[in-house]
Amino acid sequence: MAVTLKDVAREASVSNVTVSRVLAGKQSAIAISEPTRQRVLQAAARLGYQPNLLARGLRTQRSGAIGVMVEDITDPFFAALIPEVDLVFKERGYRFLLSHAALDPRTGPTYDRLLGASVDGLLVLGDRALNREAEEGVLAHQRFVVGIARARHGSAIPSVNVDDDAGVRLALDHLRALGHHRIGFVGNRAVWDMERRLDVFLSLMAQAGLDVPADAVALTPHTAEGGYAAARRLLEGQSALTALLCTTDLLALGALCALNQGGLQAPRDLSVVGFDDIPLAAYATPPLTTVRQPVAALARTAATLLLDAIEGGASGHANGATPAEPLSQNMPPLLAPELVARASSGPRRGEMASRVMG
Amino acid sequence: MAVTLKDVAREASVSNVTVSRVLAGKQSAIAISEPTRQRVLQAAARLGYQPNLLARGLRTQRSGAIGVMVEDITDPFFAALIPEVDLVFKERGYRFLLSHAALDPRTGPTYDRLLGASVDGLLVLGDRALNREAEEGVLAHQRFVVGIARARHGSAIPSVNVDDDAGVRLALDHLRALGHHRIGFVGNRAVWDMERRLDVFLSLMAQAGLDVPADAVALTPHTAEGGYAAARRLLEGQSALTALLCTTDLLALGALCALNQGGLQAPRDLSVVGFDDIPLAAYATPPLTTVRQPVAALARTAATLLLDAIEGGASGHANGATPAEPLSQNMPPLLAPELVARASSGPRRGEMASRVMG
DNA sequence: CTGTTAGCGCTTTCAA
DNA sequence: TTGAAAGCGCTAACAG
Repeated sequence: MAVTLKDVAREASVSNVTVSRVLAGKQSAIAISEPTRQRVLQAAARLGYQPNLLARGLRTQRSGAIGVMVEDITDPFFAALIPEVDLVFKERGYRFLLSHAALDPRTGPTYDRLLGASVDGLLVLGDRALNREAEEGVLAHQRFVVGIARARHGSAIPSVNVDDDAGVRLALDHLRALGHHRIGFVGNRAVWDMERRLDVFLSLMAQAGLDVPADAVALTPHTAEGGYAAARRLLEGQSALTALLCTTDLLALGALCALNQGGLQAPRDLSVVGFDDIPLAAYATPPLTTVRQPVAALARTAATLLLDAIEGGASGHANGATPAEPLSQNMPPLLAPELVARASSGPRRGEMASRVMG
Repeated sequence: MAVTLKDVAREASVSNVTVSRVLAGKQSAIAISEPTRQRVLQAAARLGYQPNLLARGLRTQRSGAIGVMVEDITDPFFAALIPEVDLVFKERGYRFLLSHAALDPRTGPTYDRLLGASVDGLLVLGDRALNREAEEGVLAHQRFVVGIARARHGSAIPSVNVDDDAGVRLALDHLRALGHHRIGFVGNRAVWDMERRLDVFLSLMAQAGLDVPADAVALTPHTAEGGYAAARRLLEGQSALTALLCTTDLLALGALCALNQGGLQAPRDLSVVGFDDIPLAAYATPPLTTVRQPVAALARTAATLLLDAIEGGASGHANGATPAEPLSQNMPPLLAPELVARASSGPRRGEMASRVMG
């Protein structure tokens, strides 16, 4: 059916080995005479030869594929990471299998589809793409696992993260500089870095001598709908908030919708700050002030770390040059976030009338 | 290094074949004695055996993987398709490789990474994921290719699409019922179904006896930014438009932003209708009226069509039961879109003052 | 019901 | 500079 290496060999009147050597690329130290080379190349082109990646992988013990497990591909933040990691993979000759799984209630987590020599390594995007119990099982089958935006403390998986503490501080400093004291918090539930962001928020507020009443904090599922509902709850509370700090843009967009639906306006009645800087943040009404995550840097750092480990680790097996476990120990550095001030935040004008809300 | 089938066989004191038969599942007609079965299962569990998918694929000539080529994974419409197709793949025991490629100027299209027996079939999402010239090359290597939201006319790839004509008609009828005559069009450039939508728009307008001046149509790149820029252009034009029909929600969200920035309000000053019903459409300001695409149905129909063809076609090779080319001929039926009326459209109140715009 | 034999397409010794 | 032989891990035939 398909054209194999043997067909090319016959067409070029050489042995399969020669064909393999010519097409494998330059990493072979063995020289090939130019005429032979040309003959093989032309035969391959004439026949439309495509190497069988399964056979190659079986032989070399490398699939050339990376498994990418993503918490939620419909989340614009995670979606934005994909083209960037893919770029690194392409540059270095890898493909990737995507696993969108963990969060879908209709299926369980299915990381086992990515095991069994079918991938050379795993990239895990987001905390919920792989929970703590599952981590252990995965690591038993796959040494090379790197995360992005995952809990770092106590995890055996190194994760490339933005500096959350700095991000929250950036947002809070921005709001405080605009004169806000009564600041609400909208966070998404059950995700480690979000709990961290809440902790940091509370401690920074305390440090500044500002009170955070219980009804100024809302935790909610991570969707625009969640942000909408959370904002409504906060606005109906007794705390007369003048600003809202949201742990993601999706939540912030939902919150803006709640404001607008309630007849309020940002930033006149309430300032709103998000986190991530997803593409749509700039086109919200009003355009959203947010803490930008360096998406390309996160993706490139993590992908490079992973591929280096795979290639280093693999060659390490062969010649004993590199240490056995390059990944599990040192956590990569935190990347710096950046405040992007847009129109959803502004100077405090006065206490918001929470009673306006229907 | 990794646990192989042979290890399990030794542990269970049986031959590799027996292990293979036990673990391959139920499709084998050959019976296995229960004690042996249990012994094998326990040995496999004890050793943490994961079958080597590369070896299995090489032997069976089936990788169990589908290549999914997507035009732009950061486009919420395409992103929403992924979990749905993945669900079907999981149900039927397939994995998938994602190719996000075609549109990124930093790389070329790289569908060849998905060829060479590494995938059993290809699912192509969006027109620009694979252009006409490339189609031919891909089809030469892969018989099983199905599209979603792709040009159908003159293509050898069957595509599962929404009924665009009906969708545009839905949007237009909605606007006309609200009293609008002067309706602008915002479309994205260089995508077949969008051109189709423009054609349909123009012919329906003509049919209704309504004029569409040249400056009431704007074609633009498919981003919120594109929609923003297009809306500004339309609003600065001489046609006093009272409504805007956008070919996607992303464009419509950009258009809403342009309105709000220009001091206008939807629907008071201008009604806006989108297409797709992405998750954020409901949380726009104001919530966006749009033509919903049945995402789950599109995904499920296409994925099922593809897998049926692969399995039918493959078994067809073995026993000659099914025809050789089940895919290339008949186009699947068009799926029905649905109008979702929200707050961005309303009755015409009067001519818009285009001069308000800055 | 279970085992033996062979081979998928490729690359890596080793020899010429 | 090229080729012959061997085998990656698995499963489809065919015996027993």
